[in-house]
Amino acid sequence: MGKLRKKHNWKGRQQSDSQKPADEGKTEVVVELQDGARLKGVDESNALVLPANKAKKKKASATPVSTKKPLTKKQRRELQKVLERKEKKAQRADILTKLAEVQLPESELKLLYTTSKLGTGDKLYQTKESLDDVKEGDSGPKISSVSGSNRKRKWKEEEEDEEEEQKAEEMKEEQQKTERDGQSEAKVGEQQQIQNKKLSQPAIFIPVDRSPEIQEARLKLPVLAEEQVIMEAVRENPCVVICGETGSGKTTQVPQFLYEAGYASGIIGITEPRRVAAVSMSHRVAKEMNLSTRVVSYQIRYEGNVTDETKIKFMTDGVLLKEIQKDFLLQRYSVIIIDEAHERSVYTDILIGLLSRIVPLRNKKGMPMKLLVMSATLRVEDFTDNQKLFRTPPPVIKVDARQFPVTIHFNKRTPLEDYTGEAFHKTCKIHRMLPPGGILVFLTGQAEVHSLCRRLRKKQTPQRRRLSKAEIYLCVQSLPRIDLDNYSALPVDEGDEDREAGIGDEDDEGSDLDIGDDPEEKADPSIPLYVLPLYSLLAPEQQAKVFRPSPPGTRLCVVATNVAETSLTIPGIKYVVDCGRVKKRFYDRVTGVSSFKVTWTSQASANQRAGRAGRTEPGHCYRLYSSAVFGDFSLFSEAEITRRPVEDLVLQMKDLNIDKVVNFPFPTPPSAEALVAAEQLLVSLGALKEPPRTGRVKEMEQARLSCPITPLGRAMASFPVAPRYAKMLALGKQQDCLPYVISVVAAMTVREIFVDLDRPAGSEDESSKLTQRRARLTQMRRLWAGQGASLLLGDLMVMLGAVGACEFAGCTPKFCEENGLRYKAMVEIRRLRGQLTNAVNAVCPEVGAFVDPKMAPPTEHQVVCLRQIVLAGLGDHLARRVQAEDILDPKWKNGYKTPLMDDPVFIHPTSALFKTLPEFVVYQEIMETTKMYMRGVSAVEAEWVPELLPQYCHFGPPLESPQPWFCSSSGTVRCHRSSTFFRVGWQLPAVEMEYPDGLERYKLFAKFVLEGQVCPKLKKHSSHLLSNPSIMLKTWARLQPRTEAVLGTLVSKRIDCRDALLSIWKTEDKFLLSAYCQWLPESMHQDVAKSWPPI
DNA sequence: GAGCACTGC
Repeated sequence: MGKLRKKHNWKGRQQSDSQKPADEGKTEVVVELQDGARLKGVDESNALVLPANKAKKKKASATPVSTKKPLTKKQRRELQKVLERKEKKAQRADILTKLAEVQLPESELKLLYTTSKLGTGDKLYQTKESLDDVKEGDSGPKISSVSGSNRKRKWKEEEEDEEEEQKAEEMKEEQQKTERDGQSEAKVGEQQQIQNKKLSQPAIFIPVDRSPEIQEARLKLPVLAEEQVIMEAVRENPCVVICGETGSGKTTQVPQFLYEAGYASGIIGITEPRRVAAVSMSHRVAKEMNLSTRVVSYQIRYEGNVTDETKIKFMTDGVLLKEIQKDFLLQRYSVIIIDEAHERSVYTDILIGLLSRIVPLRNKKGMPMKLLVMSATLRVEDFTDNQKLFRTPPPVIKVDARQFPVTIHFNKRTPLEDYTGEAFHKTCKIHRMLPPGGILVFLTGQAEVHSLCRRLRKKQTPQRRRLSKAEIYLCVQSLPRIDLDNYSALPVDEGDEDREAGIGDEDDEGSDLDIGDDPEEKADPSIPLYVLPLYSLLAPEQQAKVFRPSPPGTRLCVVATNVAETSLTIPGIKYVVDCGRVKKRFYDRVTGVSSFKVTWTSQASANQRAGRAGRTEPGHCYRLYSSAVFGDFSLFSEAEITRRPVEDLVLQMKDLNIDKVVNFPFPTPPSAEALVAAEQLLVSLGALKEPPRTGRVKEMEQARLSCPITPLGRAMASFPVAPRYAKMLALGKQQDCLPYVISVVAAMTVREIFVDLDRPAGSEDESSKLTQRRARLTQMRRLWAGQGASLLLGDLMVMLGAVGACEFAGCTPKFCEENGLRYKAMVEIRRLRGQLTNAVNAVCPEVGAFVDPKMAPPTEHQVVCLRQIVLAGLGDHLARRVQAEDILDPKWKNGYKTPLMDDPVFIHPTSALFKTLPEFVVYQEIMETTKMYMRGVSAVEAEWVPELLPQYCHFGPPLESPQPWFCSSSGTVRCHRSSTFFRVGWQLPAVEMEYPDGLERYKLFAKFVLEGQVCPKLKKHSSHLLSNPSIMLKTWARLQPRTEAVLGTLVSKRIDCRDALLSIWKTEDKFLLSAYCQWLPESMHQDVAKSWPPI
């Protein structure tokens, strides 16, 4: 087999039309239309799977930075001048301070402080000795310069780091081949020396012209007090960790410190986990520094305002990761700051891992770069005590936060069931008894939020003391512009109800609530409570309400999910009610099934929630659980990377030539199973090369976890979507399907494109409205799904129809509102379509894809093609309907079987295919609620499975009937084979395919050559043949020397298809002649020889 | 016959 495989590759290289690499053969997908018209294989018709036409990586600039050379006399003189200038400036500053009307720039103030140190050494800042977090040995008064023994020590350390850097080199090996050369080693030492010299230069100050107001506001920020310490640590260490709770001002100030200290020789890049943060921070910093947004800019997925002048760049973490794909060394950056690292988002984690290698690599190359990791919590051991990540632990600098004190009140008892009821009572009590101030309630989901909102609002219709109509009228009149739907007036006697309900220990809780900060300020229970829901999927205009001042004379009460914990900050909150739970998504690592479960939060998260009460004044947090329960919470939430599938991350890393993902320095590594599963999926999708199936067990296991990327994989990695969808994009060119594939992929990627109309209504009026909208949406879904052929594309057709219709109508909020679509989702889809279209064009310009707002619905053929493309991407998500006769247990009725699960899965009642129940379907995901439901279902035809997913099929031997035949268009031997689907053994229909590799194929090919089917010129001799060519296939064929002669000749050069034969005749024009002549009478030999080769 | 937290490319 080994030999034959080699031959196969050789053949691949010879294919005439190909620039494509040999392994492309594995990814070949032959798409057949229903009418039997055969589409070309992907690798022929679809240039998308060709090696990406990415721009070649730019070589590292040969003259990286000026700091590379040792200081010349001239430089020294200049330096001296700078120092003199500074001294003068400082003196001037001294005078200026006395002038009250002139505000000193911050930078000069610092100069003033440090003047006495000028000329005494390289340090402009004092080391803060008391700081125990700073790395031992780096503190203390002795380090007046990083010279002498100190420097040597550092030097040594860096040499020790060599090994680490070696690993980084490995990562980059292929990319770097051109950049590395023999001289580098010799230069390393020199460069390090230079680097150290650079460190001993006096600090540079770039003046910033801030307005006095901003200056004043800045001075109040705790982080400003630590500027010295931070900048000193940055100067002396390649990586620094800064810990500071929200409110310390680190996000806005640290970039400014760096800018002022002259680190903006390249760009100072700051990553944020959310788009809004990146945009708003960039604006704020630009304003504070009095610089244009051309200098302080941002870049997020679909937009940015970065220019050539940009010096400070805020971006989302994913953006930086994509940039690393383009330039591994991030040469345009001088500093990278990873903000909110404690959130442990997957991209943040990967960035830290990558940067831990990039930073030493940059320093080694004489292009120094700094890394700052900023975290709100002190849980930084994953970064600092991780030997794999940083050999020498980076120093940790603690920054105080300017937070107002928040008093925590624990419940005596912990309600295990009805925590929303408990939240209701607590909120009522706060409103009744405590001074003014907004209330923020944390619950777990939309349904809970709405239910509590309804309950709180309902209180506006007092039950004991009914307000007269006149009173209500007066109330409304005196408080104009209050939406009656959104507030409730709590009656004074509400507390009685509480007692009646028997919730909580009154005495105990009473003491909780007694803590009024200001005895002057009394609660006024007669004022209405202005109740607002808040969750991520809520329409933006509804969300915006929480940021506007609540109507005068009301108390704001926001009932929120976790969005309010990190993403959104609500002004004016004084009281927080925390139910102590979160709803989290869980993935079953074996089956891939998702589910949502409500669990306890972590201590860190609960503290973060509490902190929301102390933004503007001292606050209170009421925890609806006991302190003992809190004590049992985990300290921190787990890093996201350990809780989700990682195929997308693995593909990205393979694209960075990190083949051995297991060795990657993750702050917290994903589980081994998750990595194996990711690698397997990517191999099945053709994104990674298949690992060898033979060899030593240990080696095979290693190979399974270090499969290199394929050209298809590179193209897929350039599409910013999940690998399964990226595969669909890569196949999208066929039958002009690309615009549809792009739209479907965009729709599948954006979550929740339909509005949730299933929530219970609050009022009669709302209820009838909801019923109406539900009916309308159901009708539209049916319309979008279409009939007949298009219906079989199922839920994906509904998505495609919705996107098409919405775009056709101009993607207006009105259209979305009327048709049950989430406007925000549709806008995201629109932008994603644009981005994906560009990405596809970048890989394969000749397709010339564009976004057509008036996209016509796909034709029947196109729908079939789409279904096949979807199958190719979702091959591991195939399910088969349980046949009526197989239903032994009634729970299997209408159920589907999947390869990985024993239990049945079902088509969701809202699916377009709920009533169709096709035999085979693919699904986007399985979500477990009351049952296991498939989401995003599309029907597939059984015969497509072996053709499009051969990697998942076990093929039987070629069928005897119909007999194998020679296909004159492809020049290969073909046959029919039946197969079964992996693991589950589903019998699949026999399909036509190339005859499997092996001796039998040579025999058949020989037979077809003799018959004149391969070379028509030989046909005329067929009647003179001394034996019937069919004896090639007989078991006794070896007895005939002439069969052996032909077979042996073909096998010796691995010739079993026409292309191979034509190719060898180019170099050996007498190939096969003598063997062939053995089949003919001698009289003809001369004649045959004359016209040989017979082409 | 129905119950989905939150993000990023």
